[in-house]
Amino acid sequence: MLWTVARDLLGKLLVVSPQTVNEFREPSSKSKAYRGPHDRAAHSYGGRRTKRTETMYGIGGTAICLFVYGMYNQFNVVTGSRGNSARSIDSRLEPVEGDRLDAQTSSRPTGPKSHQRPGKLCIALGIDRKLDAADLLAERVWLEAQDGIPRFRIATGPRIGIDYAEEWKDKPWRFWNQGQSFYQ
DNA sequence: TGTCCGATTGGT
DNA sequence: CCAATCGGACAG
Repeated sequence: MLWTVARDLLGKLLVVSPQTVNEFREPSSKSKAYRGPHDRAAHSYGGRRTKRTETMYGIGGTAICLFVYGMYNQFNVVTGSRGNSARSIDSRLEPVEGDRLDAQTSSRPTGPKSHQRPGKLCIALGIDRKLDAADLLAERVWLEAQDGIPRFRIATGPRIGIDYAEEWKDKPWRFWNQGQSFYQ
């Protein structure tokens, strides 16, 4: 199921291994699920198929990198089978002890919260649209298993920032690791 | 071409 | 609560 994938993303390490000096490794503490064409909150609602959403219709295991709000990039993961898909997961990551994200977010003062959310995360990891449609089984960006998270540690709640989504607004498709996240 | 809006964020 | 900020979607 879609939300099973979202839940399983928790605790995974997102690794972006570009040709740059740093290799950032971040464990996911939060995820959200968007259910393809039916979900009013999904960009692919109604089967909308444009340049921007095209990647969502690809095969599961592909990255989607979207530009949102004129300011931020967002990293998502496609789930489901080709054509059928139109589904994605959005993840939030927390810094690991000793990481070097602060160096990337530069000018502003940075605390642990400043780069854990999707927009700042992409800045920190250097994720942009160039990674759109990247194969997560290849060598640019991938997910690695870590220690599992006990099921009782995983909380769920409604997704945020989608007030327009009508009855889909209340679906409990946001997941987070209670032992790890700053936000609930 | 013009207008409207957003899967965000940080500051009032 | 609200502004920042601009590409994408869509109407015309």
